[in-house]
Amino acid sequence: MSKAILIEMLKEKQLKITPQRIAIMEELEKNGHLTVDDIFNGIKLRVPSVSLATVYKNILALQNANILKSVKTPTHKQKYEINTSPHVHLFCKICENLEDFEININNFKEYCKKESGYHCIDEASILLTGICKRCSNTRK
Amino acid sequence: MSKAILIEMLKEKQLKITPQRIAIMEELEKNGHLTVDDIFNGIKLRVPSVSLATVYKNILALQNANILKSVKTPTHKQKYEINTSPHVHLFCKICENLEDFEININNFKEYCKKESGYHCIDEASILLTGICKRCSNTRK
DNA sequence: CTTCATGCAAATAATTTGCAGTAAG
DNA sequence: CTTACTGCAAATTATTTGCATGAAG
Repeated sequence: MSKAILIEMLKEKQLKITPQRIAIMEELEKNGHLTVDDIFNGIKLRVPSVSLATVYKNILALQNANILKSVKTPTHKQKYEINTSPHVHLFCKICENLEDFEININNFKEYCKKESGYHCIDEASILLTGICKRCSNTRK
Repeated sequence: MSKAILIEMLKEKQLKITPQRIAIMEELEKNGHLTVDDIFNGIKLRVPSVSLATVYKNILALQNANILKSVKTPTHKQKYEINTSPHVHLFCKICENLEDFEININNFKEYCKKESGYHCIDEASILLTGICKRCSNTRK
């Protein structure tokens, strides 16, 4: 995603274009899943004045604007990602790395909606825990 | 589940049988999904001396023993449940209530494992967000 | 210029830890 | 008796808030 597109996304939601916001979005685009501290440390180089409070406030604002999503992992640190194509999360319980696996889950959501009687289902957050390929090789 | 079974579960994992642990497990059995504070307040009646720290410590121990599971919801409060049959979670974004929907997800896990190249997948944590039947009726 | 965002410091939550005393096996 | 658990208080970590200043539109 180019910087111009990031700016467009902010404009569309009537959010002001600030270097801090651009930096947060770029940081999340470069690296897939980051904690608040990852983001804070990552952007300090480009925006040295940035404060942790601003990162928190913007993460909130960008989530409300549907630009970011939070990812809940078994560790206690909350992670964030920039919205992309549908996917589920794979979490390795050995190395604690989190990766995306792109997959269309519309059928699954549809099925759950029909069977459960829920009125509508917008979001699906799916986290699968196991052992990644690299860790399973290392252990042999 | 009878008290005897709960005791069995603890014994199996070589955990000591204490009134605090029994109370936590019973509390979670009675009510589906509880926060740490829910549990703490719920069991204070039966075990008045109990401290919040003990609840935290036991939740940790019981999770390690695979007796409890944590459920991550979009709200900031962490919830816990006692292990039962396979299910996914439905979260209503209006009333913020969390409910279970029992469904076998082995096929889904198997499919993800095969397609993603992950070595193994043990756990699946699935949370679907939408609007429950009651809230959708209320709004009409 | 008007409104919203930033950065600081202080406040609040949420969770963890250390340790002396106590109960379970 | 020995080991693990409890409860207290203090420490740590994570997140939020208030407010004066500064930047964006």
